[in-house]
Amino acid sequence: MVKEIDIRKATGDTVRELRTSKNISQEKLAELSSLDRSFVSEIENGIKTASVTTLFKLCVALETKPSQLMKLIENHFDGY
Amino acid sequence: MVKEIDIRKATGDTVRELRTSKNISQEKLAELSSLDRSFVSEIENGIKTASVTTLFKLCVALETKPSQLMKLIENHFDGY
DNA sequence: TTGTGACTTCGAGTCCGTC
DNA sequence: AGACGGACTCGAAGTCACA
Repeated sequence: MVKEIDIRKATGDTVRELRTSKNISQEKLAELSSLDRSFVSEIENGIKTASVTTLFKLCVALETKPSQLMKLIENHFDGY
Repeated sequence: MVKEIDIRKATGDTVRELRTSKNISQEKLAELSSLDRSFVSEIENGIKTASVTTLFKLCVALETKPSQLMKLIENHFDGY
């Protein structure tokens, strides 16, 4: 069973870890990924679900590949 | 530059290849992934963008990991 | 710097069908 | 079996203000 909320949390945690490891603010991440700062905040807190396009945008800013990002998300996700 | 339409096409092509390689219909894939048949068709044809949750659902049916699916999508995507 | 609430728009996602 | 259309619902996507 795929749980919506767990996926959101896993995604948010992963993005936050990658962002803080690069020592940049949500605002900077938002700017680099062409997203709104509020939206980035909501993604990190597992409030909203990211689309594939959003993932790709975040990957540009986080300097990682979508597949690598997904791998990290899987590690945060109970079920993989 | 991240192009919306290219991501959709890459995602659609990848899903279609995985599905046909398993010899199942769109209807069967929709059933296994708890998605609507029409929606699966639109995903495969690059008309609509999938969310992370949708990706996870599709992966259950396609018996693959999200990270592996993303890797295949990257290969279909000009820019990676 | 970040979280949140209010708001709007548009597309994700569902359900019905026909060709 | 798959493409496609209409008509929906609801949440993603995006903006702004404030604590």
